[in-house]
Amino acid sequence: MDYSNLNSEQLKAVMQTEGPVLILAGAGSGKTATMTHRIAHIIEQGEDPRSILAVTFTNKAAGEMRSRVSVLTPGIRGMWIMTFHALCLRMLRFHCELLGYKEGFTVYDETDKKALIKRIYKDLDYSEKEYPLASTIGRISKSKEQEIDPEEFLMQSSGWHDDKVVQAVYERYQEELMANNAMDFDDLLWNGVKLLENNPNVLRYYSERFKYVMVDEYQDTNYLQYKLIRMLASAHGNLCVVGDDDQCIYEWRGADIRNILDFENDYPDTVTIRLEQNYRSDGNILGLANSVIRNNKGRKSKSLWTDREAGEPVTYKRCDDEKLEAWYVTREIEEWRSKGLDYKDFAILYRKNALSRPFEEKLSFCGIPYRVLAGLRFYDRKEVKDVMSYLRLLENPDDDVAMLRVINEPKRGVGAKSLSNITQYAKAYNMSMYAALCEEEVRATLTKKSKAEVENFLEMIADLRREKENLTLGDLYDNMLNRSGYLNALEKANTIEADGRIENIMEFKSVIGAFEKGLDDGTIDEMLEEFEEERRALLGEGFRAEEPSALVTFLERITLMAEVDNHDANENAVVLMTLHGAKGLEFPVVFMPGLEAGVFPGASVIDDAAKMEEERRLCYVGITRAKKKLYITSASTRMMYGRTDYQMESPFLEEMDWSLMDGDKLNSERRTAGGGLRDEGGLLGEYFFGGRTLGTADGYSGQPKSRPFDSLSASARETESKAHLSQNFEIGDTLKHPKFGEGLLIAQDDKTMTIMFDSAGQKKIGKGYVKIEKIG
DNA sequence: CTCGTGTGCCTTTTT
DNA sequence: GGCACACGAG
Repeated sequence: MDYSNLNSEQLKAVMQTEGPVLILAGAGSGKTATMTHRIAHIIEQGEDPRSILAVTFTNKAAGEMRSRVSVLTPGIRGMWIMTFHALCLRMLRFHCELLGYKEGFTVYDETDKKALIKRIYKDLDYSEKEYPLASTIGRISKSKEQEIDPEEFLMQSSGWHDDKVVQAVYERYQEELMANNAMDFDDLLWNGVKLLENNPNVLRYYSERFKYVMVDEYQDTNYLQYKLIRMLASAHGNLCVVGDDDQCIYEWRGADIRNILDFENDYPDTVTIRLEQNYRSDGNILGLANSVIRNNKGRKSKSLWTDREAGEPVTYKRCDDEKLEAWYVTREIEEWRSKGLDYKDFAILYRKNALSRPFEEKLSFCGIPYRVLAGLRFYDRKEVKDVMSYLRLLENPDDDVAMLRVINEPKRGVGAKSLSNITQYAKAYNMSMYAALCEEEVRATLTKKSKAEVENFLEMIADLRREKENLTLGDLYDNMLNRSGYLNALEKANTIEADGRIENIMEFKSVIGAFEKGLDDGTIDEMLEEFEEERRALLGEGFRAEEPSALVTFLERITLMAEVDNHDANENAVVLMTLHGAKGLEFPVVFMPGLEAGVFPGASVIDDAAKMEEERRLCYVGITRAKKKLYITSASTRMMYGRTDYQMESPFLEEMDWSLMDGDKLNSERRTAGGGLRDEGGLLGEYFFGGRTLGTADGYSGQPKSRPFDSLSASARETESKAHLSQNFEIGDTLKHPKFGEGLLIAQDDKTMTIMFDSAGQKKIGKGYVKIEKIG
C-alpha cells in the first residue's frame, strides 16, 4: 500500500496496531486518512476483516470511512464500520431474546418517545405545566446514560415531589417500552452493555472476534459507550481511540470528556500519538482558532500548526441588525462567487437554528441556492411518521405508539372516548392495543360505521403481515397506502397542505426504491446476505440468532438517520446549519454569524465556567471548519422570538487575536446618542420592501467594496423592485399566495389585504411579508 | 368527533 | 414571529 501521503506521526499511528493507542488528532489533521489507512494496513497484514470494528458517531462518518477503506482495499467485506447505535442494534437484533425482547422490536425515536411520555403524563394525571416534559425526558435520559434504573433512581432521589414524578414516569415509561417491544436510543446503548455484561458467552464471542477496535470522536463518548468499548476490546486489548478534547461539544448530552483525558490512566502502556499538523485551514484562521481555545483550562497540551500561508485575514463585521447581517453575508457570497467560487463552497454556521431565517430570506431573495440542515428531518414530518407507523405495525403489532398514530388517521371515527375504551381494556388484560382491537367485545363499543372502518383497518394489517414475505417493500408500501385509505383521504382533502403531504409520501416511496436498489454499502440483498453470514457464524457458536427482515432493516436505518446525514457535499448550494452539525465538515468559506453575548455563548451558560468552556470549544469547532476565508459577524439588535433585543458583542471576540483580523473593530458600536440606529446615510441606499427597510449597504468600513447591491445579480434587483410594486393591487384582482394558493382580493388598507382564497377561505395578509402575484 | 381559534413557548440534538 | 398544543363551539 502507498503510505507516502502520510506524515511521520500519521504513519506511526497506522503502524501501531497492537495495544492501546490514543491518537490526539487536532482539527483538520488528517484523522480519517489515518484511520482508514490503519484499517487497510491491518487487512494487508493478513488479518480477517471480520476482526475489525470501527465505531463512529454519525452515519455519515461511518459511510465515509467505509467508502475510503474500500478504495484502499477493494472488495473486502465483513468489517463492522458503524455508529455506536447501529453496533448495539445489530448485536441486539441477534440476541434480543436474552433481554426479554421479541424479534422485530421497534426503535423509538425522540418523537415516539415524547408521544409515549405524554400519554403516560395523561394516565398518571400530571400536568406538563407543573413538570415540563422536556425536563422529565432529559432526566430520564440522563439516568439511562448512567445506568440508573427507576428503582435506583428512587433510592438516589432527594424525595422532592418533582423527583417522585420523574421516577413514576420513568418507571412507567420503561414498562411501556417493554410492553410495546420497543427500545429508545438510550436503551440501544444500555441494552448493548447489558447484553455483554449479563451474557459471558456473548461477550466472549464478540470480544474475541474483534481483535482490532477503533473509535472515532472518542472525546464525545458517554459512560455507556465507554463501557461498551472497554468490554468489546477486552479480549485482545488492541483499542485505538481517536479524538480531540478541544472538540468535545456534547457534554450537555452526556459526553464525558474525561474518557479521553484519562485514557492513558485507564489503559496502561498506551502509546499516545499527536497529530498536530493542520492541513485544512490557512494560517490566519488557525491562529484565530488557537487564540480562542487557549482560554480553556484542563486540556491536553497540543498545538496545531500549519505550513500553509497566512492567507486571507479573518473578517469581522458588526451589523445593525440581523437583516443587515444577512445582507452582508449574501453580498460577500456573491462577491466571492464572481471570483470563481461555487455556491457549495460556502457554509453559514450558527449557534442555534432560530438564527437561520434572515439568511434564508436573503438568499432566496437573491436566487442563491441554499440548503438548511435543521429543523424537521424529512422523517419527522407528520405524514412520513404516519406511513412509517403503518409499516412498523406490520413488523411489531404491539407497537402502541404507532397504533395510536394511525388508528384514526385517516379518520375512522375513533375519538378520545373510543380510544380510552380500547386502552383500558388492553391494560386490564395486559395486552397491546392491536390485541385488544382483535377482540369483538372491544370493537362492539364503537359506532357501527366506525366499527366497520376499524375492522377494515385490522384486516389490512393482518393481510399485509401475511403477505409481507412475498412482496417487495415498494409493493407493500403501495398496498398499505391504498388499503389504509391514507392516500385517498389526502387526495380528497385537496388542499395545498395535503398536496405537500402527498408529495412527501411519494418521496418516501423513492427512499424505499433507493433502499431496495442499494445504498453506499451495497444492495439490500448483499446486506441481508451479510446478516445471514453473521447469523450462521453465531448459530455455529450455539446462539439462536434471528435474521432481521428487509422491512425491519429498512425501518431501523431510517430511524437511526440524522439530518446532517443528508448533507450532500456535491450539491451546489450554500449550506446553513448549526455549529454542532458542522463537526467533521469543512468549507472554503465559512460565516459565523451571531457572535453576541446571549446568543453565542448562550444566555444560560455565561456564568457557568464549565459550560463556557464547552461553548468555547464549539466556537473552536466553527472556526476550524474554514479553509480559506472566515467571516465573523454580529448584530447590534436582533429580533428573535418576536422581540428585538440589543445585543452585546460576544466575549469570545475579546479572546481573539485581532492582529489576524480586518473589518470592524471590537466594540464598534454603531448607535446614535438617542439610542436609535444610526442611519449610515449618504453612501448607503436604503431599500424598501413593502414599506419595511430591507437592507442598507455597508457604509461603515470606510472602503466599501462595492456600491450597494452591485454584487447582487441583476435578476435579484429586478425581483426586488417587482416585489415592491406587486403589493399594489385592486379590489377584485385574482392573486396567488405561495401558501394559500389563488384567491380574490376583497378588501385592503395600507397594511393588509383581505383575500378570499379558493381553498383556504378568507385570510388577512400583511403587505410586504410574502410574495403575492397578480394572476388575473 | 372535528374543526376552529386562542395561548404559551422558544439552546445546542451525533442516534 | 411561528408553531404546537390545549380548549371551546358546532
